Amino acid sequence: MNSKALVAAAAKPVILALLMSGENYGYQILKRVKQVSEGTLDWSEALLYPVLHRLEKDGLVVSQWKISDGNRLRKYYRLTAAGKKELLAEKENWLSVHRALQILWEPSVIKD
Amino acid sequence: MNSKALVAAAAKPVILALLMSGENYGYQILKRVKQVSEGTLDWSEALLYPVLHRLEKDGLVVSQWKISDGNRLRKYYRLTAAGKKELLAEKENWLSVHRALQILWEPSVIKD
DNA sequence: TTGCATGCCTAATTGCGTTAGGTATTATCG
DNA sequence: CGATAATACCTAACGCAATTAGGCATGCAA
Repeated sequence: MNSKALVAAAAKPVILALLMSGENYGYQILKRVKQVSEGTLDWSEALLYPVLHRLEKDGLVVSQWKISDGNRLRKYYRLTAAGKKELLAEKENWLSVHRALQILWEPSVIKD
Repeated sequence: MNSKALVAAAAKPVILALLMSGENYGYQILKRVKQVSEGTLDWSEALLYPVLHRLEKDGLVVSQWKISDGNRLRKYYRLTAAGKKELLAEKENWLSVHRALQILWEPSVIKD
């Protein structure tokens, strides 16, 4: 999937929504997003990490280093209350645009 | 609606989809978009015109000056064959992301 | 021991939305 | 008649953020 703007628009809501089902870390988020989108969203790490840092700076997520699987060092992110609230707002924004697109996609739009 | 990235992602598919129902000019496009989105998408002219110019440069639309309503000078845009093709691609991209979001929005996602 | 997967990160470039203007004509209202 | 809003087009400068292109470290398989 090529559209740069769409990737940008999807990043925040996708990450927030994904973290809704529990804390997660960067590398795993990349794989989950690719899986859930059936390969459509195949983010680079250089896309994801700055977004995560920005979300944290904005107080929407918090991070915590943990050692899992014996000895793997990972930085886990989880949603804050503000993050959950923001997720709802993002969802509404997305759905508003989606509704508009659905109307325009209908072949028989009566003009005026 | 505030999200800059979402505005950017919506602009191209919205304009192409809108032109699918016939040629149109900038100022009217602004009003149609606002109307169809129920005020959610309230674009500035400074957003729209550069996008239209870009679409034309990319061969997705062509423009033509016309005098309508007696004496109003307007620049009408209409889709090219490439534009119609691009619209379908944009639509597929959007729907792919939408499907992924829908999955993530479901409250009970079984992790792995 | 060479490569691939896992796991994190950042700097420079570039594209583009926003802010903030500009110009010109026509319609409306006091 | 004069002012203001609506119609209709446009661009320059700023700033944010995705992409390109790297870097570093560990573990495992061929």
